[in-house]
Amino acid sequence: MRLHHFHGVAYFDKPASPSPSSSPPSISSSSLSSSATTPLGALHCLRPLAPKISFPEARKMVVLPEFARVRNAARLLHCTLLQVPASGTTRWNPSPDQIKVLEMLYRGGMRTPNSFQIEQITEELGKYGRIEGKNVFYWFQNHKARERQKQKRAALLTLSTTTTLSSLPAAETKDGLRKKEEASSEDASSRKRRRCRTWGDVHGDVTTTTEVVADCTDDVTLELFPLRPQGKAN
Amino acid sequence: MRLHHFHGVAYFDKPASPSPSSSPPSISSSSLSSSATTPLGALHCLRPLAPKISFPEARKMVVLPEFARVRNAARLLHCTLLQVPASGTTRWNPSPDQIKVLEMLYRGGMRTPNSFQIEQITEELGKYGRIEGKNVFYWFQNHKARERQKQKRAALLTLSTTTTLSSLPAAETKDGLRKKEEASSEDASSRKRRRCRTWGDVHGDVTTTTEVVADCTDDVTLELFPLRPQGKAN
DNA sequence: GCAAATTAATGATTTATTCAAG
DNA sequence: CTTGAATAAATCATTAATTTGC
Repeated sequence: MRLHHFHGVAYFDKPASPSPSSSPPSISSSSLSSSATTPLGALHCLRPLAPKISFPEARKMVVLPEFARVRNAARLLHCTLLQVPASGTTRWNPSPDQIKVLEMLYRGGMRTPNSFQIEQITEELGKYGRIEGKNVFYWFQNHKARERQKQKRAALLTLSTTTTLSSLPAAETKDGLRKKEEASSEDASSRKRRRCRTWGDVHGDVTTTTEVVADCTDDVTLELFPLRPQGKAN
Repeated sequence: MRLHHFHGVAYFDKPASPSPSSSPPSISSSSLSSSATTPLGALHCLRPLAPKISFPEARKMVVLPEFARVRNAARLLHCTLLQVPASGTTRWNPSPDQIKVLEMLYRGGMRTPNSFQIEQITEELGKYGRIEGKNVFYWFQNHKARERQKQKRAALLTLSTTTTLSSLPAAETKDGLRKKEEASSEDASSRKRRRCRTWGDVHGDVTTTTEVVADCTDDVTLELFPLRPQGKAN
């Protein structure tokens, strides 16, 4: 369908030089090792001038879980590259087996897998088909959110049925309720939690990494695969 | 509900059953190889038992921008590793120079840098002190959000001042307004934009990637600089 | 029976909130 | 009290289901 080609636009650079006293402004090619061999001179601009890409798949940016940067980054990337034959990267389409595993994990209590967990899950699921860490990450995000949403809705419904018994919102066609509502759902715990967690904690060397695995980031405790014991480092 | 999903396969339906109580008990451990080894028996519990991790820095997980997985992942990681000497990773403390650059970029119109941009910015700012891609990522996220918030507040204030001229909220100590309020602030544009972007799109080969760089992701239309017309794409 | 049209799910992003270090 | 960090909610976009007209 759509091929993404970049319109090699030439962006102009930043006209106004900041002139901030210090001279940091330009990302001058210096440090930028040019990983990119500086394509169009975009680099020294320090400014994104590009008109913005038109094709959705032309450039994806994204926020993805740190696991990405961990060691099997290469693997994942490789995978990705292979995946994109011609048509833009189509979105991940989980295989039944993959879903099965994911759901099991979820039911096991996993809610927000950390980098290692994601790495491993990804690796495991990779056996059933193409998959990237971000897919796993997103899956949990979405699943968690939707599960909660579903429960909330159910609770409301139950409530209304129980109480009024007649005032069914009716407007449920799709997803009726917008936010709001707090209901009391949510089993217990998991309320007001929010802790820091994420990112690059994986230090401890890739090598060392293989130490302990189970470390449920949130409230889970399950041990996914009998794999290498991930370093529990601390 | 209709069960569909997966052609053929018959495993249990969707993740959560609509009704609050219906719980698909068995997970049919089929594919999951061992998860069964169940460490603490947590698995069959299906519920999160873990009390939660204790050390904040013990495990960070996080969502980080794709750039992470790109090629200088190694670099970043390296950096991270070095950063975490013993005490938990203290949060990034931007140096004046770094901020200067970041603000400049922001003013220039950059709102949501893509992976490459982040990579490069990080690299550049690295000259002024320790910094990771996520810092850049977060900085933009926060700056954007707070800037918007600030503006909104200012607008409201202006409005009230203009109209009533006497009813100053007074309750501004911190952030008075929680969400809500729509006012009319927000210069213009920048409403309802949202496009896909992120993640691993960098395919096209690292080599190819070095094609277009600039692209200001969002809708900023400020005319600070005589730049491109900002693709209005949609 | 099959393919275009429609609808329901759900993968992927972005925005809004919240938490907590300094 | 400022703001880096992280999570949750809201959205958007694409694909699988299902329906409908032939």
